[in-house]
Amino acid sequence: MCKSRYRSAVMNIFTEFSGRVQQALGRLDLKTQDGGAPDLSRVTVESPRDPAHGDLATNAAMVLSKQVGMKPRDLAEKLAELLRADPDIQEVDVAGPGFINFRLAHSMWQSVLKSILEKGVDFGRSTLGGGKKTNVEYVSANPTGPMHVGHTRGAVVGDVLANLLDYAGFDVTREYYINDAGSQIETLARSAFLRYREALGEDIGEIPAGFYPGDYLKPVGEKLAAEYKDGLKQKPEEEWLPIVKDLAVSMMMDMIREDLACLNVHHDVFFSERTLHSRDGVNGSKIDEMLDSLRERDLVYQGTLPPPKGEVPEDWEDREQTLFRASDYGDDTDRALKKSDGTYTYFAADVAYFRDKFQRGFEDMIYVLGADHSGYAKRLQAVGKAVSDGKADVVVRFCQLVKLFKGGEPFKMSKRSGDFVTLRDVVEEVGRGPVRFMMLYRKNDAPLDFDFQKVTEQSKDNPVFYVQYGHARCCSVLRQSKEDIPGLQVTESDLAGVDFSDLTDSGELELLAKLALWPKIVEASAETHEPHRIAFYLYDLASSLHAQWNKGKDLPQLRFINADNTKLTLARLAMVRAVSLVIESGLSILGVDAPQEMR
RNA sequence: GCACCCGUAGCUCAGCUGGAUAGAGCGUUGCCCUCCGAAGGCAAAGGCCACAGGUUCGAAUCCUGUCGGGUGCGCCA
Repeated sequence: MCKSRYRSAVMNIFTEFSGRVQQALGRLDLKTQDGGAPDLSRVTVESPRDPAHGDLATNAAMVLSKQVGMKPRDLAEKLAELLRADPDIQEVDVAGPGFINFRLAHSMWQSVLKSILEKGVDFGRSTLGGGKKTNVEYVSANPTGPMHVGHTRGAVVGDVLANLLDYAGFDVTREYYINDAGSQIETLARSAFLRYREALGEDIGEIPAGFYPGDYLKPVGEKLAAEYKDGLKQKPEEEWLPIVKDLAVSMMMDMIREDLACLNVHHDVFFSERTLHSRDGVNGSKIDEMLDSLRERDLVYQGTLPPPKGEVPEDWEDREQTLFRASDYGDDTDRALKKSDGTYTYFAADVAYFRDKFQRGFEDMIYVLGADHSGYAKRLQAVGKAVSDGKADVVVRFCQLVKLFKGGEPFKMSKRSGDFVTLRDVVEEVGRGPVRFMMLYRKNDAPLDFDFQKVTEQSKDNPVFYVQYGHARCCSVLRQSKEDIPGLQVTESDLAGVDFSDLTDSGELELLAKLALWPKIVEASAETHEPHRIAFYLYDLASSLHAQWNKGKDLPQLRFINADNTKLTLARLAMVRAVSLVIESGLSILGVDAPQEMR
């Protein structure tokens, strides 16, 4: 066991120094006008955009000045004085309207580096979530056919959000809601029945309108034919329908699961809508139960809804329905739980489903939906508040459309129904890494252009390649180092014990600062539910790495490997290894491979 | 008509949840790259952050309104 060169391995310099600022503020013993303690919640410690302002900056003096009745700069000076006493802080300045800028001792950055090498891909893992039970529902495509491109974005965003929350310390369950109860499933079953007759040798001709025409139902028909021969044909529809429905749904779900596996997307729970409807003859269904419980709390009534303003639908007529008081919980209007014919709406099942999740102990329910469901957010939030009595949070994230391109030209999908670009087509053409990365290389609520050609290019224009290459380059440098300096020990634990004091080039310090940012990026992305930030950060980190590499082209003394200076080389290799670890952990959240070499 | 999302460089988009002089890639322009550790490097130009008010020490960011774009709008799922 080698002696630790640095006092402590600091993991998150922002929380670390935010704590120290708070401590210093405590020692100043500030009082508000009425003698209370000031509110410190708006005090932040961040890295200034302009590196000339130092490594970290706090707005404490500006935020607190009014509360405690002092001029910002005076307060800043007092605080600065205390911070100057901190041995880990090299230099403190008061600047502008009252910013306190400070430069950290080199040893702090080096301590971060050591921490990365010791913790590996767990550097950046956070306890932010505190083990909070969190349910992420995503994809939830109807089981009526294979997944198409339109589904990929939601699938990736949901999956990565789940990975991210897990990494940030939440207890995450990934869930898929199977819409297997509605009339479209009957359509699916009838379409499969046609294929069944076809499989028995009957000429069914063109698939009529109103049925699903895709070939993917042929195997369902064939399996029915193999199992039942012509036995189903003799029966009336009400007898064969349930049988065909069950088989069709289960085969569709198998197909969807395979599609998702291609994308490296996996769920923990597949929740069937039908289980919410089913009654066992003794007890009511889950939806019945839900309705009873809402009734007890007077959240349900019989009534009619006003028609939408503006253009009134032609066939509008007032009908009495069973309504949920969604508008009491922030929705624009109340929502129907039962149709005028007394059967349940889709929404009723949704409420029961939420209630089920809540009863299973989830406190955060996250829904990843397509933008065409944007009108759904408010009612889901209303459901959340009402059913959980304010104890659970509902977060809804929307994914905008993906436009396909090929070499800059819009890629037209055939309008002929049944003939669409499937998720699998895309993954097979470009690989799942690029697909996943590109789906995140945009804010999820902004439309996204996806160019088949570009994502397979091995050039700087292609962010996937750029980041992966960053990782491969690190690996390549480490491999090379062993050739150039025989006997060099470059495992993480070797490198963690190295003397980092030679890392003083501006590019190197920038790289260290960027590495130190990683835990903060993780927490911010998790808190805001914005997984794209991870992708952008990785691009940025890779960019700094490549820049530093390029500096070595002109200035050989800046190269990572200097065969005549082992001490310097080891320090740089430690940095390079740290970069590769952070890229690796970032890419693993994205579900993208971090290759050892590019081919 | 109402609700939600969006409006940032010529184009496609970031912008650390209110911070200091507004960022990247592509494209444009100019220079460098006869070989290293693998698929280029450097630099420049380019902006009233849609518009108008407000909140405060401070606004691209928060609030209100206007304009413009997208999506959705009792019984479908």
